[in-house]
Amino acid sequence: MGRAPCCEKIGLKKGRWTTEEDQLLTKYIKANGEGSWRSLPKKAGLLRCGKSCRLRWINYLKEDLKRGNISIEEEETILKLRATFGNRWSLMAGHLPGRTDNEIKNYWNSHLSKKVRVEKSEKHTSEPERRKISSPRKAAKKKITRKAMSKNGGQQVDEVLAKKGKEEGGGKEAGGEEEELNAGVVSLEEIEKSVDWDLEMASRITEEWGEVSQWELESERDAFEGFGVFKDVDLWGNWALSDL
DNA sequence: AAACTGTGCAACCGCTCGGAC
DNA sequence: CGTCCGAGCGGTTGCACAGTT
Repeated sequence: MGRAPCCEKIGLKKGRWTTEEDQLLTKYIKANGEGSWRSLPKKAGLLRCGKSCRLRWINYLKEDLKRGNISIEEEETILKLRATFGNRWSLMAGHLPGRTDNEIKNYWNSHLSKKVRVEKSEKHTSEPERRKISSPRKAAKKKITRKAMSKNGGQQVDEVLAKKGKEEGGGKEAGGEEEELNAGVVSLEEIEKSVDWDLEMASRITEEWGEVSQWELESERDAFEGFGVFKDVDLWGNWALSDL
């Protein structure tokens, strides 16, 4: 038996919320409090999925939200938080009162990631053709899972790598995509020259996995950013290993 | 003025976690 | 201990709007 869907999708509304729906949701939550999202839509008279209601409330209807105009101070905080936590948006939101994880994530994706990339590329203008990183969607596939992140948070790189190696079991997934992912495999020397990666880290990853493509290394770096294994991560995402 | 392109953001989807049973 | 289910999270999509040609 498969898992029951979060909601009965047939006959439910999707897309933008109307003012009437907002009012219904707000009214219901003010009277009954948050929670029980699954049953809430029915009780509130909404033709929406519980998940959708929860998202709408948390991101837009709650009273203490700031909305729009991220200040310079907030921007700096986001940059620092991301360097510390990686893509743990909800964790970051906890450090920015009035801001939601979705808002921070959107702001990062549409503003800061570009800004950081531009600043970083300006730092490395001599290496224009190096970064043949595949799409974020592909990179995400290879990332260590949230489960692994939380379980390994703050642990040694070696443990994380060992776990990663075990999970992969030496058997790479078959198919054209994998081939595509491994396209552009680069030597350790090239990696060292092309990106500002710590040679030791790159070396340890390549030792562990054998040949890896540049995007895999980038992807792993992103994942490790949240583990606290770096003693320093600067504004551009450059990093150095902690003393392990 | 119309067509096209780029951007930002709201919302959705799929996965994981953790508690209850 | 295993299963189920509600809740939460992060990645991704798609639409509205602005800017450009």
